[in-house]
Formats: sequence, C-alpha cells, structure tokens
Amino acid sequence: MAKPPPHAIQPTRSEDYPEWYQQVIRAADLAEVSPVRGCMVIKPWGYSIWENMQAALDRMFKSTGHVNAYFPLLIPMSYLEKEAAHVEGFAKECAVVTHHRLEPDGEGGLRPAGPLEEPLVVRPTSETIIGEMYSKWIQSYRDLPILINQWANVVRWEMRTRLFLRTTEFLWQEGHTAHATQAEAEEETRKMLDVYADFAENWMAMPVIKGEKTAEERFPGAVATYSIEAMMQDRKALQAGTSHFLGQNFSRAQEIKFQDETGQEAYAWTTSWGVSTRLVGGLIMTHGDDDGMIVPPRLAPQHVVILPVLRGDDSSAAVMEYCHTLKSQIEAESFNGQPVRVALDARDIRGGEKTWQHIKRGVPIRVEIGPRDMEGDHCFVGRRDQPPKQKESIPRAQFVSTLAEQLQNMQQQLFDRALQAREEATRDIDTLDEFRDFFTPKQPKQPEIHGGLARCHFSEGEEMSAILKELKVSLRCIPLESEREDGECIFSKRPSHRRAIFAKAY
RNA sequence: CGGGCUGUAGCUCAGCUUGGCUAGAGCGCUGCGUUCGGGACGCAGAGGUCGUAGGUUCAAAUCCUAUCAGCCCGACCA
Repeated sequence: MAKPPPHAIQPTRSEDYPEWYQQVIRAADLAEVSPVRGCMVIKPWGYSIWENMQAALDRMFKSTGHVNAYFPLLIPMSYLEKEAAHVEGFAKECAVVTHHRLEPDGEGGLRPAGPLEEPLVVRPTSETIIGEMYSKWIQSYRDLPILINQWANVVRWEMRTRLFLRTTEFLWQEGHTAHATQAEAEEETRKMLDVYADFAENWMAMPVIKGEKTAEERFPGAVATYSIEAMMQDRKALQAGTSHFLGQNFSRAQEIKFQDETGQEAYAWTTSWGVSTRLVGGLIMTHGDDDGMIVPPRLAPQHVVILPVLRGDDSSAAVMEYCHTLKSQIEAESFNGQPVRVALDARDIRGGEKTWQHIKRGVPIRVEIGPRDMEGDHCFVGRRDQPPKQKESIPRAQFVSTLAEQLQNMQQQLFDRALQAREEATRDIDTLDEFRDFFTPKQPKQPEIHGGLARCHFSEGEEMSAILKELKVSLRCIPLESEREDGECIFSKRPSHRRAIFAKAY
C-alpha cells in the first residue's frame, strides 16, 4: 500500500510557493487555464466564491447609495484618445476589434472581412464610455451626484498571466461617480476605499493597509490613487482594490459639464474604483495551507459538508436518513444573517478520497456520520483551520446549536492568523544596507520565502527608482493611518516626513 | 518584441542522440473481486493517425524544411 503523502498539496508552500499556488487551484477545483491564451475558465467552486464576494460587495455598494448599470464592452477607439495620460497607460494592453464579418478564405478556413470605419477597443476599463454617457446625462447640479457601479468583464492584454492574479480577461466591478464638488468626490473616493477594506477584513479575513499610491504607480489619468494592500504568505504584497480620485481630468476631456447653483458652468469631479477576481487569488494565498484552500466561512459556498459513512450493509439507509435530518436541522440555523449552507455528499466514492476533496476545497466544517455516531447521537467534526486528523465527537444537538459560533470563531481565527503573519513580516527599516538585505534571497537560484513589508522613509526620485528596480521591490503605498514622523530617505538622504510601505509584489 | 525551451493517452512524462517488430510508464477512467470510520490493493480493460504541412528514405515519434501553439527569462500590469 502506498504511503499517503504528508500533505495534500505538492510541493508545499516553503518548497515552491508559485507552484503550490497553481496546485491548490487545481486541487480545489477553482479554475483552469482555457484554450484561449491568458484566459481562464472559472469552475463552479471558484465561481461560487466570486458570487459570494459579489453579493456582499453589491449590498455594501447599495447601502452607500450606489446603483448598478451596464455599459458596452466595445468602446470606439477615439474615446480612449481623449485623456492623454489614460491613453498612454492603457494603449499597449488593448485588444482591438477591426472587422465585423468573417468570410471563407477559399482554403476551408475563414478570414475577417468588412473592416470597421473606426476600430473598437475591448474595454480595459470603462472611464471613457461611461464618461461619454455622463456628459449627456449631466446638465445641472441637480443631476449630481451620479453614483453608478457596473459588474463586468474587461480585457487587458498582459504579457504574463497567472490564474486569478492576472488574466487577459477578468471579472470585476467598476464604480464610476460624478460630483458637483471636489470635496464630495474626494470623500467618495475615500469612502469606497473604506468599503473595500471593510470587505477584505471582515469577509475575506484578509488584513489590509489602506494607502495612497505615488505618482509613478497612479492610475493613468487620476489625480490620486488609493489602494488596499494585503500581504500574502510568501510575504509579497497584493494590491487588492483601488479607488481613484480623477479630479476634473476626465470631465474636462469628456465635457462633463453642469451649471451650478449660481448658474456658472463647471466641470464635474469624478471618481472610479474597482476590485476583481484577483481577490480569489488573494484568498488562496492568504489562508491556504499545504492541504489546499481554506475558505473563510463568510464566503464559503458551503459552510458544512456532511459525509455519511456507509458500510454497505443494512445500516446505510438509517445513516442516510439521519444525515438528511441533520441537514435540515443545520439549514434551520443561521450564520452571518443567512441560513447555514450545508451539503450532503452521498457520492459513491471512497470515504477517504471524498474527505480529502473537501479539505482541498477548503470547506470550513466537515461532519462524518456513521452507524456509531448515529447510535450515540453524536457528530464527528473536523474544522478546516485545524489539522485534518484532528476531529472531535460532539453531541448532535450541541453541534447544531453552536455551529454559527464555530463558524464565526473560525472566521476570526483566520483573520488573526493572517494579521499575525503580516505583523511578523513587517519591519521599520532605516538603512539602505538593511533594506537590501531584507529583500535579497539567500538562495538566488530558487529564492526562499523572504522579505515582507518594509516601512521606510522615502523621497521619490532617480535614486529610489533605480534601487527598487534592481531589487524588484516597489513602493506599495503611503499608509493613510501613518503618523507624521521626521527622518531621511534611505535612498537619497533627502528629508522625509512619512514612511511608506515597500514590498515585492504581484 | 529580444533570449532559452517544449509539443507523444484525460494529466505528468519516457522513447528521438545512432530511423526498423503491434509506440510505453505512472496517475486518472471503466468492470470484477478483496478491503474500508477512510486519500487502499489485486486482476482485467478502454483510451494515441506522436502539434500541423511538406520533404528525405525500402522504412519517420525519431532526420530535414516550413508553420502553428504553449511555457520560462526580460520590458508592462488589477
């Protein structure tokens, strides 16, 4: 008999983190690469997680006064040309539609025919088409604010792709708002950043740092870009959501004008903000372990899976009946304001294999029910944030009545664990030598997990850019909650009044 | 777009240097049996015109040419 591997996922995180990531996606049945270059197929388990994210975010957007709408996938190329910085930023990664018809090529294949007068760009983001519509909708200050969100897919022709983290096509939401005053637009930008942080921490159990991006990392065309930054278990940073204050840049380019209360003509102040399926990647890398994914209860497609232990004798029918009853009892409980989501896995496959499938997918709670448990009216319970073999027999009534508590406890555990990992990998660094050391792997050929979040004094310029490029480190953000502190830039020795977060990043 | 590499079974790959029986393995899949509060084992079986097109040859997965696709390293990035 073959000895089972010590962990469900090979290699482990410490052996080869990038490969581990891919293997988790496969083992948890989240997604796979499609035949289309750079594009992924999101499988039901992965998509359900995304749907749960959507549902939670959508409620948050609506409760902050936003409504959903939908704008076209295809954007006239000339629209992108209107805002100079914006074109510059996105031109290189646009997919372009140039024809509208196919015809036989005479060799059994097809070729494009019917060239378009003006090429259409597949949206990389929708500021331009939405702005165009806003310019028609907005005439008076009474038309403002406009607070619209859209759930959509976008395409960015990236050179290198990784499932969920960077794919050619991805799913996201993009909020686009227009306001009468600068203050109101700035407030909106920050409010949505807060919504993202709230979602990341309280739903994804992923601690984040809210901060502002530097000019270099700013969204093309924005006046200010804010992001939430999370740290993954390999100590690299992941930009998990962005919120942009666009000032009047887009409204000037797109003529989004209105008459204010005094009858004066003014340009609207706009914002945009988004999160994407990248968050699923963040979830994997924040909580996953060497046995696969761990889904935080609040986002789990299933909170509980019931695994009947069937011996193939006459006890089976009774066990199944017991399981069905248990299932409805569990469904009657609520967690996080909704019925507890429970599945009964009665598939005719080996018990061990079945159990491991659910472990790899990250289902928070597994309950095994066999004749013995049934007799004693007990549940044999395993929790995904604990080792696979560590299971506990709990009286059924107690198990059911404490389920919500267990789930909440696990949600909290995951957050605490992630926060602790981040804190352990965060350092104040005040010298360039220490900075280099922090971000240089000891084994250059196959870098071990190293680095983390470095908090340093800085001053933007050539000196800093050169060193960051050399070490493949980037300035993630200037934290909003940081205290003013006098010091000097570790790269240029120029005076500095604030620390920024530096890290290697996805 | 520059540099390196790979296309053989559903997946991971061996075979190619030095052309030669019916193209192989592991995993997965199907069936039967033994097991089973646990990622099991045995036996039997299904599954491939070797990326595509041409060429050389008595003979091509293997050699040559072209072509397509993908991967890795750079510049870009939610």
